[in-house]
Amino acid sequence: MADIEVRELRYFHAVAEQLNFTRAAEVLGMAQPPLSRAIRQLERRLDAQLFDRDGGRVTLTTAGQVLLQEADRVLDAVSAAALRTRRAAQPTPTLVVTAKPGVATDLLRQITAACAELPEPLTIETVVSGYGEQANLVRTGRSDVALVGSPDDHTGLDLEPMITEPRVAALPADHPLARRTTLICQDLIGLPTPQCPPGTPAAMRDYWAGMDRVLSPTIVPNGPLVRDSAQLLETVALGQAVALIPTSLADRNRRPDIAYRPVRDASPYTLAIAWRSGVNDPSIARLVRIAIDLTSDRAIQAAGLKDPKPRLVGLEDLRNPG
Amino acid sequence: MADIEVRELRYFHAVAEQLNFTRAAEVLGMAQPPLSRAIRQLERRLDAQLFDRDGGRVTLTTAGQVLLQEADRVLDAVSAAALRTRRAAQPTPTLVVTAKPGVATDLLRQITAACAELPEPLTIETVVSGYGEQANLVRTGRSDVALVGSPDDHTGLDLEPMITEPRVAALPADHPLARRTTLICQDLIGLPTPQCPPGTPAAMRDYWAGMDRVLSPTIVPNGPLVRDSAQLLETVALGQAVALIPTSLADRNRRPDIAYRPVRDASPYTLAIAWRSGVNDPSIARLVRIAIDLTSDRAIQAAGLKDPKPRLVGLEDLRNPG
DNA sequence: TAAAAATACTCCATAGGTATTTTAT
DNA sequence: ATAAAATACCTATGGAGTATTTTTA
Repeated sequence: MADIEVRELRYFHAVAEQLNFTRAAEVLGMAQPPLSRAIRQLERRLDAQLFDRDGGRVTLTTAGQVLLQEADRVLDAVSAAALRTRRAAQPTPTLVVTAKPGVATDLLRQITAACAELPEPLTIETVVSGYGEQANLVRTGRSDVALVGSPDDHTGLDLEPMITEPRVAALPADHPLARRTTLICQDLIGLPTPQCPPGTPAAMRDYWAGMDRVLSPTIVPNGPLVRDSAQLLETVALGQAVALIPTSLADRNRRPDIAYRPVRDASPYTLAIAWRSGVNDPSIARLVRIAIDLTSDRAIQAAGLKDPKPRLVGLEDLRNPG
Repeated sequence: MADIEVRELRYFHAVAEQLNFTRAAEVLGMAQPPLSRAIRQLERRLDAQLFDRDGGRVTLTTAGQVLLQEADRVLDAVSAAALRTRRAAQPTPTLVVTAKPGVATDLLRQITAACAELPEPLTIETVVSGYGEQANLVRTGRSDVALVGSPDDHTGLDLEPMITEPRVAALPADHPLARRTTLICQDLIGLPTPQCPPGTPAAMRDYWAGMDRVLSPTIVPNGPLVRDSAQLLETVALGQAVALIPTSLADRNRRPDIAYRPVRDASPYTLAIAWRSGVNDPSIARLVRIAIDLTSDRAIQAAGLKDPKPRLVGLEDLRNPG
């Protein structure tokens, strides 16, 4: 069976994204005819029609949609292969760890410090990343480990929960609910919350709106779209939205125009350490172990939320602390 | 950054496996010089030395070991891309489901029957697989869904537990322990158990020996290597080993020369339905839903062992039974 | 000295470019 | 009439083969 090649998947990906051969060819920095030919050849090889070309409109067939998913996977894997191998070849082996600003970076600082004190030190390179980029950095091998926030798309990653903290509601100071000392999720029904970027799964939107534990399906009015925590707090202060945020974020941002109120039954926020599932890298295993040891005795951590059973596969060292 | 190509990874994989360029070239059906050149080129591109060629011996460097893991991933992904796309292009969309002989196939029969009765039927192609091959069939896209037995290497798969059943000890009929009506794991310490294939993680060997819940690290004497359940029972009957097996397997194999005794504290056996993590395929989602519905009201299933929280990503339909 | 990897060269398959035609709105 | 994909044809890069040399146990 003649192999699919990475180049072909790159081409396919571009066309699937642009839904236009000419534009895709431009993006790829090549002429249109060879691109069209390459796709045709791919279609013949897979004997599957990937695109419907009804004259003007180019659309993905079902087979094409399947291949798009699969191609993304392959391309991520290829990228990771190159980057991780390159890194492994460095004279001083270095792990790249990402975290987004906030508690995660604090924790990362501690981890890095702990790693430097080791008998055989472990060099850590820190990458501060934007909202929701961590998982992808790890998938594509641009970093080895990430500190990721609670619910998110963690496909392809293995997680070990580290810190769990309750969430509080951030309300405009003059909001009626701010007069109460404690809230429950029900109270938040119908209030606008900052909008998640398009394509976010429903479950995640519910989580951030505090609706993940409310049984009756509810419609969450969309507040403004925010890109980081500063923006988020700003929209709250302006009275445009209400948000459920981790306690630590509230602690770092006490201000007169925002009231933080505990929400008794809101699901907590958890920070986990993540690595590509299935990798078997002793350095990563050591790092994860150190991170777990650092946080395991924190009072802040809710009991029972840490995975109680030893992992069966990958990073097997986790089971033998010695 | 010039891309790594699938062909190069195939070459690398062959050499890494053979640790000999000449033999690897034979396996690949090509001459030795182009293979050597291709690897050299790969090394230049990644600027990483992948092999140490100290004259006679060829060995993998650390970077090489990393690339080997990554290459396997890429090659699996490529294989899956081709196979799943091909299948998606068939006029009658068909899901391929694997199970190994035993309860799993029974369950699979029921699932298939249920799928055929649907308003829009779902065509299921059944593949009966050998011991421990299921996960790989799914990873490489040769099947879409697998019914997998409890602890195993499920990296890259998403699981939904289906059936949980206790395990019993299979003893030679004349074994001293057979005189007792109930056992505990402690009783099994020091008894030979059928050997797992080499490379099996320690945690899994412990599970099958019933030592996963025994705290003191114990050495499990290796009995004979077995390839299937028939062989396993044979070695027990011959007095060469003692095994912890799922109740259903015992039920199907009542015989005078083997005594089955409940082991009170042995961890249970669970059968789960598995698919490639991250795939977002409506047919797979439907199938999983049907399978879960079929088993959710079984008395046999221990309460609390099914993941109580809805999955956040992939197969999102699971959250909305409608 | 023998076994295995690296060099030197030759060749051709195919990826990619340019010019043009076809097709569908 | 126009925008976009397909076809025809050409070029040249680089992947693979054969013959040979180098290396080290």
